Amino acid sequence: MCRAPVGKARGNPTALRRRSDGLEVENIKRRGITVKIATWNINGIRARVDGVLAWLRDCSPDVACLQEIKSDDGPFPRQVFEDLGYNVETHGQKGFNGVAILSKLPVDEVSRGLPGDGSDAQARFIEAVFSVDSGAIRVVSLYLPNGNPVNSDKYPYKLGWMERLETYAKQRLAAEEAFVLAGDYNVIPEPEDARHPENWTRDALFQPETRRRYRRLINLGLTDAFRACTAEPGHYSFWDYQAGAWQRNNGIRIDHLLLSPLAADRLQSAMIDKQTRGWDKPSDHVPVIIELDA
DNA sequence: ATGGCTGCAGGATGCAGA
Repeated sequence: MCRAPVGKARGNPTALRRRSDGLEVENIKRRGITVKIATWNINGIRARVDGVLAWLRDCSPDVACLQEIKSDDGPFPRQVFEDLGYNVETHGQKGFNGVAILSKLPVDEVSRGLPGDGSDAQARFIEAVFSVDSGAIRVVSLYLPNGNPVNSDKYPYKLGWMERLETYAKQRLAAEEAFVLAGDYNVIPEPEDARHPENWTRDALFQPETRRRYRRLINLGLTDAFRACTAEPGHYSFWDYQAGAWQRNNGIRIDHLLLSPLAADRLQSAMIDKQTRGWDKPSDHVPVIIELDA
């Protein structure tokens, strides 16, 4: 996995081009047959539609997993994305939550809702299956509950949701599928995933029990794509709107793409597209993007 | 700082987010 050269060159095409001709040719050949998969919590599709369109034109992901569309399926502006060449699958909810998958690839299958609780009305999970050269790949767009405050019923809801996600992952692993669980996990996995971890110790995103359940998911055999490519601390995917968090780089890494072994074998690169946080009217999250061998 | 912004619903402010 992550065959890009170590160090600064990782995930940096410019650096790759400086290397020997042989490797350059090899990389160009590889880059021609990759599938680019991104996840982005956009914090409201109506407030972000122009920004998302600009980002899609620039980044051109094959599959874009969106969270917090804060829109029902009907009002979701699907036409503007179809005009860019994307298939649009939503699992919407009025006012808050809501997830979507945009794809240039044809959608072979789609299903909505995390299995395991028929009474759960919150729209936080959608999955789609695509055909690529090497076979099928399943992509999930998930929005794991925030869970704050910890002493409310929101925290047990979060833990229950993580339990259901673990059950789902076990079943998919047993089927030996290539799959990607992409989304806003609302989990800070390790202290190095926060600029000020000490400020998060009482928060649902960094509770020992939250981290333990996230590790249990990883320990099933899933790979955190970004961490597989970048060991160094200080890379974040969320900066609060308040208190100048972006200007102070007071961020946390809570948006993740977890890969099944068959998907991890094909991992070429992973990066965080933090420039979008500096835009006018930004989302408080930024896209995380991976490339897999197709 | 007792969340200091932001988005959304609805038509004023309350809720939710992280």
